[in-house]
Amino acid sequence: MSDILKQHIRKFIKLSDEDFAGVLAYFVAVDLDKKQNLHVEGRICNSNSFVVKGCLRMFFVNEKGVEQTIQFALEHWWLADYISFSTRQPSEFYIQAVEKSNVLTITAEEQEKLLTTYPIMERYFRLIHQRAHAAAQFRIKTLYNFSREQMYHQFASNYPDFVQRIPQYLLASFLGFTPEYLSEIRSKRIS
Amino acid sequence: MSDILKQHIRKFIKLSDEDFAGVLAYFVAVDLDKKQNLHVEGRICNSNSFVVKGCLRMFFVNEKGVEQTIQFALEHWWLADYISFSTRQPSEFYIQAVEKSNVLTITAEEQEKLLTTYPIMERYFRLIHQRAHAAAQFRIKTLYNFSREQMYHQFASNYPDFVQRIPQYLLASFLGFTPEYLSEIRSKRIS
DNA sequence: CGGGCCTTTGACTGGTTTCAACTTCTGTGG
DNA sequence: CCACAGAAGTTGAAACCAGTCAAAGGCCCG
Repeated sequence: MSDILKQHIRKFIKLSDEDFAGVLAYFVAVDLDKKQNLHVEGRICNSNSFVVKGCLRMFFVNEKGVEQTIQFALEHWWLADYISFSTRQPSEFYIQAVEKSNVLTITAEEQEKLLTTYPIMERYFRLIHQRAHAAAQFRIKTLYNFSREQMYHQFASNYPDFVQRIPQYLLASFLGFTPEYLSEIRSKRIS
Repeated sequence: MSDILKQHIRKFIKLSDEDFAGVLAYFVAVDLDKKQNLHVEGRICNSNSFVVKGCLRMFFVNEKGVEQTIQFALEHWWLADYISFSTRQPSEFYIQAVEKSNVLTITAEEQEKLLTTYPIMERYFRLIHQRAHAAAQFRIKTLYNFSREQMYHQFASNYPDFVQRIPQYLLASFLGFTPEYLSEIRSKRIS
């Protein structure tokens, strides 16, 4: 299971098996059931998680009490509320397993120690954040560029498997509209 | 002028004056007039820019020919199309000066050399991207959480000076609605 | 002083939400 | 293996947020 992380790190930097074993020691493996929370609103988000298997989502609850999903994390993705993780302020987000999942987590403190001991890992995390930053820029662009209906069609054609994998109300929550409207969009195309 | 960058780097890592001089050698200073483009759509975004003075914006042109501003960068902020910068694909964005500005730019190649020579700078850029990633998460949250009108009021109360500093049509472009609608919102409150 | 860009105003339109009722699916215990 | 309850998905009507278009007014800068 930790091989997944090793392979991932090696896509970005060189790291010997020995060093990887050292790196891995800073992590904690966590198994999550479907709908189990890894992190809840109000707490400081003190750990950064790498998805080995399964799927997580990050969401917040708006004034009306509706859950708004702002991000999914599939296999090989890192997820945390980096606002809270960086600033040590209480988080406004939940992180929850969409399905049965295995993750490797590292606390902020352990990550600091890891980076002191293995400075090469600064490069790895720099590249991870740079990529995530790029993905966020792309995401923001699509939020500006498309109507809700277009977003659905775009997302469904880019990630057909993923659309099958998750329930519709989560997809609607991620795309930023109501389940009712998603239902309406879908019925248009089928005819 | 390069002192601004030195101070900024020192908020994140320790760096001697000597080393800073070495670091600075990888950068190119660029002066921009109001509305001058630093980067245009279709080109690979090959440089990463630190705003020393002034203000930049990144925008794209949608199907209707309307400019959509997705990001501003004020003093002390870094800006690039990191999708293009990371993947070496042609960019879909423009980067333009909102007002007369001074920036320090570094190309992707020079940044690689810089990081090889001064590995401590990996940490600096890791922290920059982590912070930017956090800011993007926050941004995405506000895009989901607020109506257009609420976004205006929130933004105006958080950044009253900045709202004065830029023309209204750019603010509307950033907030994701039309100048006409912004005008309508503003007239409500004045009464 | 003039021209062009920016902002305002108003009428009309449509995409999306809201609400409520109904149907279908899913999983859990008997 | 069935029954049933709760969760998820569908449908339709009414309301609303925000866009579009067109025209007029204000203001900056040459």
